[in-house]
Amino acid sequence: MKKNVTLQDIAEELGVTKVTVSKALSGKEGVSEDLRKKIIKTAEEMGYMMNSSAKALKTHRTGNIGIITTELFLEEDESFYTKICKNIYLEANKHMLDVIVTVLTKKEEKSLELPQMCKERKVDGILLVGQISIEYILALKKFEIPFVIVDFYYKELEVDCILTDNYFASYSATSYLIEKGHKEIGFCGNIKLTSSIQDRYLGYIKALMEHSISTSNDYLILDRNDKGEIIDIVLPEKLPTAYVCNCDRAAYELIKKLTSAKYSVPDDCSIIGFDDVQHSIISTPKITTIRVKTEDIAKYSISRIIEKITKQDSEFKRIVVDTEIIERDSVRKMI
Amino acid sequence: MKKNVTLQDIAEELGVTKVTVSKALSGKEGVSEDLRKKIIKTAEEMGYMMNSSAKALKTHRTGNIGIITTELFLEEDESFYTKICKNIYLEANKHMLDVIVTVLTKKEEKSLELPQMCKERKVDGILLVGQISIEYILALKKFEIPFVIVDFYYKELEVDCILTDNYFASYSATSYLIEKGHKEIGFCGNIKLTSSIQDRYLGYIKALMEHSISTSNDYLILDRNDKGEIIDIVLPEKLPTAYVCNCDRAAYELIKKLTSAKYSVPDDCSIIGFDDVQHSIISTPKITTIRVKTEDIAKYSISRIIEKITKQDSEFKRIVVDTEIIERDSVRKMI
DNA sequence: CTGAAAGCGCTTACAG
DNA sequence: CTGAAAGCGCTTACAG
Repeated sequence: MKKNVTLQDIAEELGVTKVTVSKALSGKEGVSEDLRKKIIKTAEEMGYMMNSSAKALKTHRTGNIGIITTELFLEEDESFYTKICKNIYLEANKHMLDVIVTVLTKKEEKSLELPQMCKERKVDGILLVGQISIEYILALKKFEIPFVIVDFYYKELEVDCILTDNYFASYSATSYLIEKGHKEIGFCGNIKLTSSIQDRYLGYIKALMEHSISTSNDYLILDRNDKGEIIDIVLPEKLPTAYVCNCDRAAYELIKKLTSAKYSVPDDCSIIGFDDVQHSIISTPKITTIRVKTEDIAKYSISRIIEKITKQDSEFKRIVVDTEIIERDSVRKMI
Repeated sequence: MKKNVTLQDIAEELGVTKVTVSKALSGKEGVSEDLRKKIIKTAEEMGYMMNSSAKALKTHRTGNIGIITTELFLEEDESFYTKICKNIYLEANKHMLDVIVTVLTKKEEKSLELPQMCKERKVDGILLVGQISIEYILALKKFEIPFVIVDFYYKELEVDCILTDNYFASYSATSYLIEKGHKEIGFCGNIKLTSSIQDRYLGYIKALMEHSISTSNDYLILDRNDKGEIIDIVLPEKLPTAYVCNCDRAAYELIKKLTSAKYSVPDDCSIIGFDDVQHSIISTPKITTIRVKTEDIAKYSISRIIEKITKQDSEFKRIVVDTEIIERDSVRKMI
């Protein structure tokens, strides 16, 4: 395979001009179909590869989009964000876009140092995946590059975001338990920790309210302390028949705790998790959980950033993504 | 911030020429220190951002490297490959390189369709992370783009690769158990499955041989069948005092099995895992395991690909990366 | 339908 | 130490 074949080379080979070759190869009009076919064939034979730098220089479009995420998200909640990123790569490719990913160190996030890919105009737009400080977002905003934030938001900021519907998902999960005949339902999670957990808690409350089910404070148990550190779960005196957990990890630990206290899951107590992460499959029994549609997150993220890039659309949008219940073995039907 | 500030703009502002500005900003010699400082300052004030496409067009270097991986690796063994990729991003950034990642669908892998980033010369070199078919590698080889394969190899291929020292790691793990006083040591894993598992098995055998410890076939147990599907582990009549497992997942399942058979880990049986993946932390007791130094994999991958890009180094190298034992709670010292 | 001209924003010799 | 010239490989009007 010869190296560095250019449009010019193909043109000379065929006795036409590079303008025609360019049109033919990029699918533009202004070339007869016969010529186009011949050009495409020759290009292939000569092993032509287009030089996207040259194209970018001329068109002011790199055909790349950037992902910015932080170390944290590739560690802790890893599988969730890994799934989102994977789906973003796939989705981007469908649109003939490539994606450059940068993981921000804590230091970079603190110093508001923008990644090289921004400063060198290597991307047309940016996806911020997972919570990043508001100051950083402000810094990026000044940069006048289109961007969309994924899986978080700041209400004081007018930026495009793609969100999970935590509130509705948790409401659905709780309703699902109620449909299964549960009337005493607890919640496991520390609502002081994040806005997502609050939303999940309030969705749970809504479902209870709707069915006039009262809740007791005993039924609210903690999986982590106010610093976010994992703690030993303390079971209440009287167990409810089911728990909605703020995440699969909490569900996993709760099941462990119940099991070691000689309770059986789901016979004595049903458990529903959140996130559909490894923990839910590894656990015995396997955990019924809420799956966030990461493919949809990816799809909306990409389509929104494309809109912003192409239309310079200045109004901002908040897109909410659906969830679904994955039924496994940790919930039982009450008689 | 004004958009599209170019070298020319800075030059005009300062009454010099863009050549001088270029030299000043790229740290080349041929500019007085005074002028350089003034240029850098003005560039900053004007909000200059270099256009890397223009640079790439001229220099034939994009400053990007590509990662090719498959859907599989972002799912199954997810945390391991996620860690490798994360460290690659970080390491690349240290060298002022950006990374474009592409995940290959099964279809693309089958059809030997090279990713867009290759065909459009968006990257200077490529890292193949996780096993990909030999045909695909051959296709890539024809392309004459520098590449390095990470965490696998084919002995029939002369390509650069970065490998885990499975053999030595498993040898160390087994020796560690022997030092702790264990004399009856089993292995959990299906050696028909992959070359890595074979290496791990043989490292285990070497340690036994070295200490003249005989092994019985009863002590070799399976976590998966020959198709790679997870199966119910069958414990031998007489339990050894310790098991070396081919991966953390196997260790996790084995502990579960032992626990439910009323054995205590590590009191009745010690367990050592492999990979230092979520399972090893989630398990009770936490699993002592072998950690592959993913930072080193990243470091060597990047430095090797840079060598290949810059020197057009045609000889190929096989680099082996160290491992370390992470001591947790699943191994006990024999008296 | 086809082509001649200009230009995107840099860097690289080379000349002064 | 500084600058004039050429060129990387495309695409975009515009002219024929």
